[in-house]
Amino acid sequence: MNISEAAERAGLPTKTIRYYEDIGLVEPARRRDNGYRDYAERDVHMLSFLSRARGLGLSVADCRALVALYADNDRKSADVKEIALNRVADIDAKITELRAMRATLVDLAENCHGDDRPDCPIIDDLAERLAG
Amino acid sequence: MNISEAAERAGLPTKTIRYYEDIGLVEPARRRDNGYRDYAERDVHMLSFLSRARGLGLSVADCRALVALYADNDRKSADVKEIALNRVADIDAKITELRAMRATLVDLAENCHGDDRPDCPIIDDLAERLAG
DNA sequence: CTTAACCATCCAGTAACTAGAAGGTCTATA
DNA sequence: TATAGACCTTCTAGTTACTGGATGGTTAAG
Repeated sequence: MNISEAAERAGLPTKTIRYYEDIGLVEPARRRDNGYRDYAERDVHMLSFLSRARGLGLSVADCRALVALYADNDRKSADVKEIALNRVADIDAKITELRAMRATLVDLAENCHGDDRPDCPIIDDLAERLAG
Repeated sequence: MNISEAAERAGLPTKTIRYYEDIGLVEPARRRDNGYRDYAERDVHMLSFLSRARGLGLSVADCRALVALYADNDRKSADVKEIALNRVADIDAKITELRAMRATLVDLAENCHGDDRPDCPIIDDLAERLAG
């Protein structure tokens, strides 16, 4: 099948598939006589795997490791689990950070009357927190 | 004062300060006879303002708007508030997304025994969710 | 006088694509 | 057979917000 069908079935843009090939995340696709890439079910399967892994926020580096583990029949499930749990830890850290930002922004916004007047505690706070 | 002192007081790397000048986020600094940038309190104040705004996750584009509003004595506080609240909405969306990812990863990891055996539901799920 | 710590500019690289240009190929229809 | 349109190819460059490094000038201390 052509790249666009593979793309649709894997849930990835064609550009992304070519990019994954470029960076060696997937094997170069077979080519037809006309130079077009030709995909089989197996390829779509791998691309779907990557699509889903990326959708879970795993980095391309993580995906590279997962692809290797996927292909390795002697893999240790612990290695796979570690990648997942590391990502959970990253997410927890990110959520904590975002919550702190959110709280500050909400606090600032709540004290801003938000009308036509220039007086604004958001500006004041950003400007004076270090100066004050 | 030299750029490194300004940097330390604003809480930004010198590279970042030069970068902000490059992209026009701050006015080009005054130069001394030797070509060195020379910063005054006012400049440090503005850089601190930016440091704090960026620390709250506001984009450089947002910062650009804030700098303009900061300088505008006729600003409407509503415009400032809108930037803050838009960012809150972004954060909420991001947190929701991260929570969903986290739940899926934790669910997968919980079902993985994580030992020396290759059998791994994380790999299986990523591989078969679309195929199965 | 030398050495170390500054400063300057410029180029390249990061993550992971994405947009667009220039051009070849295939398919359907008039 | 011509042609339109939807494919496909490669290539370059842009995105975000810096960051690292090379190269070379300047300054302050000992």
